[in-house]
Amino acid sequence: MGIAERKERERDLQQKMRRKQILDAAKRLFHAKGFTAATMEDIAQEAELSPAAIYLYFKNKDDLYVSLNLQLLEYLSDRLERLYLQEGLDAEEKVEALKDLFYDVYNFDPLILINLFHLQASDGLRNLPPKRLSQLNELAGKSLKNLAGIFDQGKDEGRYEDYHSTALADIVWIIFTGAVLWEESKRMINPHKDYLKDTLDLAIDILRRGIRKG
Amino acid sequence: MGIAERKERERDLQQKMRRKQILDAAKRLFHAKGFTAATMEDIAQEAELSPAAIYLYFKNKDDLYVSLNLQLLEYLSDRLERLYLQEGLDAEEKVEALKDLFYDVYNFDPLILINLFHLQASDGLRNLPPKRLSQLNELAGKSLKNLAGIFDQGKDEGRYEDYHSTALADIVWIIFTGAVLWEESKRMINPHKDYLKDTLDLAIDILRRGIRKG
DNA sequence: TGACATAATGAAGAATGTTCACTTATATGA
DNA sequence: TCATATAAGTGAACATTCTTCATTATGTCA
Repeated sequence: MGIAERKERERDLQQKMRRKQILDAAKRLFHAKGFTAATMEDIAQEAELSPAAIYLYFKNKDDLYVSLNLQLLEYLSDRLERLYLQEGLDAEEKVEALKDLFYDVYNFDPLILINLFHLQASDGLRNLPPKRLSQLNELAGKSLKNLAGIFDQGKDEGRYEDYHSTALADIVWIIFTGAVLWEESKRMINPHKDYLKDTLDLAIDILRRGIRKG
Repeated sequence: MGIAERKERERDLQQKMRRKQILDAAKRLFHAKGFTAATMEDIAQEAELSPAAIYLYFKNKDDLYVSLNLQLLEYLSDRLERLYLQEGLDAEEKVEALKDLFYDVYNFDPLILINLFHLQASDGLRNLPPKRLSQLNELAGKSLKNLAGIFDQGKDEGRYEDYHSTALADIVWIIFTGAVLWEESKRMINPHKDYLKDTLDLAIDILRRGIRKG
């Protein structure tokens, strides 16, 4: 059985690599052309495969697109968890750290991030395999839980008013997503300016002042 | 020439009505099925026309879609302007009134509003006739200017800290758009809950506390 | 080597946005 | 009233592109 297992491991690895190869190609193409303009043909060519082969690894174009976004959401979720669990920082410092965290995540992959937020309200979610949807929900849920945890810490430390921490987490998420989208939108008119860092910083400062005790 | 002019007026009116008829049909269909699932065929049938006829009044599907959104943005823009200009209200009361204003606008047409925000950074903007793009920019710009005016009033009244009012207007816009999108996203999991009003109210309260002097 | 499983493909299918030559309806003017 | 010009509207065809499926190549094991 050792041999059969090894075979299976090797096969799995092979499949994972092919999957990644397709994801990388898709990433490049979506970046270059946007979701609709990038055809499955394009992506297949970039991945040096036939279009049909992609369907062996992804259910459809939406699935491919969301799978890309999941990679990024995972990165964000990890960063948030590490921040939440970090020893030796008070809540005030953790909220301060959110500024850089969000900006880092944005820079990690701005276009995919924009796509991810787009997805929040697009029809694209309807054609997804259930597995993807639950992955998406799980990661978003984990992110919000960690955000809420930071505010709970602040309440425990007696720094913040007694707002519902889940609601506060929602508001932070809303600010982040809204800011990225709005920034992108403004960039269509003025391509070179980058207000995102400033806007995010200001919004978080105001939020912090707004929930502080006294 | 009086006759020629009357003829032209009548012709223009006729065209406007047909346009509206198509827009109304499109609205119903986009509501029922979403942007991609609602076909031009569907819309044409609902409007009791052939698909080709739609192209006499709109450049393409994106144009039709954005034209719908413009109607709503106009409504929002008007409401904001009236609030800004309203006599006898201090800035604090005007900010308070924003809560209901946004919620009203949302209820005026939730799905189209979602589409509008969705549009902010989508590929859909690239296929538009330039006229539509400038209409979009003009209305968004006017809305933001009125928002900023409210914060300026607050500064003049000595209530608010000296934050850049344009930046504050951006943040309010961000909160509104982000909240609507996030709400919609959550509704895919829990279709019956409606947290939007609560979330918006809380966000605006916190914002107001955060910029208040002292 | 030959049978079998797996991976991949080319070509066809299906859906749909868009265009265009043509028809119908309407208005104009002698 | 009738011929004609203009505008509005249509049906059919086009073009693109996602997706599927029968078939072929590739590698594996007995």
